[in-house]
Amino acid sequence: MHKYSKQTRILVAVDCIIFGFDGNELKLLLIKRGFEPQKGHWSLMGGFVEPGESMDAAANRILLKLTGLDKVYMEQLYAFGNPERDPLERTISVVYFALLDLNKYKDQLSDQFQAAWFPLKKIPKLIFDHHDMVNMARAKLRYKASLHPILFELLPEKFTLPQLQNLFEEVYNTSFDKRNFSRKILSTGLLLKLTEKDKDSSRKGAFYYKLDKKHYKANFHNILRFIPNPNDFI
Amino acid sequence: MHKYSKQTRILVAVDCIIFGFDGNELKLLLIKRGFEPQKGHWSLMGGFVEPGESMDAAANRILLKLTGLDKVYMEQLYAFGNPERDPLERTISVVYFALLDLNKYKDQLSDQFQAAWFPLKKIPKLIFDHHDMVNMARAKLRYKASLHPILFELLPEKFTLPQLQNLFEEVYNTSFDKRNFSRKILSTGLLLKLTEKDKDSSRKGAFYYKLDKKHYKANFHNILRFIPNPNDFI
DNA sequence: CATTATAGGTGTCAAAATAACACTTATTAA
DNA sequence: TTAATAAGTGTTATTTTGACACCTATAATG
Repeated sequence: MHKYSKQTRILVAVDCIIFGFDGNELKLLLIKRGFEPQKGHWSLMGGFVEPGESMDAAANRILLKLTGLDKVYMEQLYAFGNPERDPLERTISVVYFALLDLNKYKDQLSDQFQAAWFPLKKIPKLIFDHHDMVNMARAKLRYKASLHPILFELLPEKFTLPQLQNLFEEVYNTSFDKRNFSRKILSTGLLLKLTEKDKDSSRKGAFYYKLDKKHYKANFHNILRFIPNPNDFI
Repeated sequence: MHKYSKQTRILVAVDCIIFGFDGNELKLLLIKRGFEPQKGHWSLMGGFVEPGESMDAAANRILLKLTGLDKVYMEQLYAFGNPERDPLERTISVVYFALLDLNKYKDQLSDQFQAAWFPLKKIPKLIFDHHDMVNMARAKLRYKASLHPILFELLPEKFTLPQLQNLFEEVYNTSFDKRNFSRKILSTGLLLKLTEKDKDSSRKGAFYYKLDKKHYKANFHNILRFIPNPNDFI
């Protein structure tokens, strides 16, 4: 079993930063930690990596446990390895972040974990170095979303341009000119206009769009300039 | 010591992908593995994370052992955690990549590890999943260098515009128009023109430049478009 | 039924950035 | 003196950008 006999084995955890958009605000899914140390404090959803389980598998297992769903956009963010980060025992945490449409998962959160959505502006005190993780994830989200069409993962399948712009404005904490915004977004060819309108948020109604999946996948890695000067908004 | 008593502890390694530029080619520093399994095969420089040591500290220790130097540009790339990746025992590897001026370190490589530089086009067979690591690092280098002035880390303190262009062309395996290239690079304000010329590579000689360190640090995170369509070159 | 309030949707223009393109210059070796 | 070589530079047409203001569709109101 232990073939590299002289080496020290270390606890490895996975923590998930789960971003959700409710159509208005960008939020984070947090849980009340169920065991010591720091039992009862707010925390990212995490767990230890099990034998025979890859990092991705661990992250997906944890996400499934919390939200009840898989097939959510998720990517590895960073490995946090400060030896003091967990005061009880040295633990390395490999952090993932996920993006999802909050409304889709609202009613199926596992009660077991006392999970709750918090607006990014009102994050409670978190355990350990979880604030550092969240900050890095926010920076990464902004960075990546300024270049790649990643924010669609936070929206429902059908969405309107005002909703999309609202999401961008929420992420970058600024506002954009709607004429320039729609020109830039539509020029990517990623969106298909539907005939149906959303009549909930205005009298006139706003046309729904959906992603042109084929185009989306093909162009996902292309570098687009969604945000003029992303660093102005950090 | 083991407070989370029911959890499995795992071996954690750090592997370093060390890119070096010799003025002509982009190369990778590899070693002959000194222990089983796969003893004698080419490998990235790596080692196990020690108790009380952070990930960054482990990566720097490993780099120091191999090249004899610290203060080299290095960043974390990804945590590789496929449970089968090391056939002897499950090991998670947190991978870092470093950029350095190959000529600066040429003569001080530790003999102990039988280290050698390999052009990226002629990488030998590597152990485990080290090829995946290298491929991810190359993609990351291209991605990042298309947006940020990161390639200067591969050059000596004084360098000429033709040398810099040559490096970009090596990284992207293409060629650029030198008029447009120099316009774009100089427009960043990152470079200071020196009065001295490099007379080695031409009769006329090419002016040396150096980084304007202050400007470099202030603008490092800004997104610049060094490469028109980076994805065309992947 | 006419009016009003509201958010959605669209076009122009000047400025800036880009990509394509070719000639002159400095220097050394012959 | 000449020839060879790589360095260095400027123009133009096209595209992209950012700033800006008005009209439209609809539901609610009186």
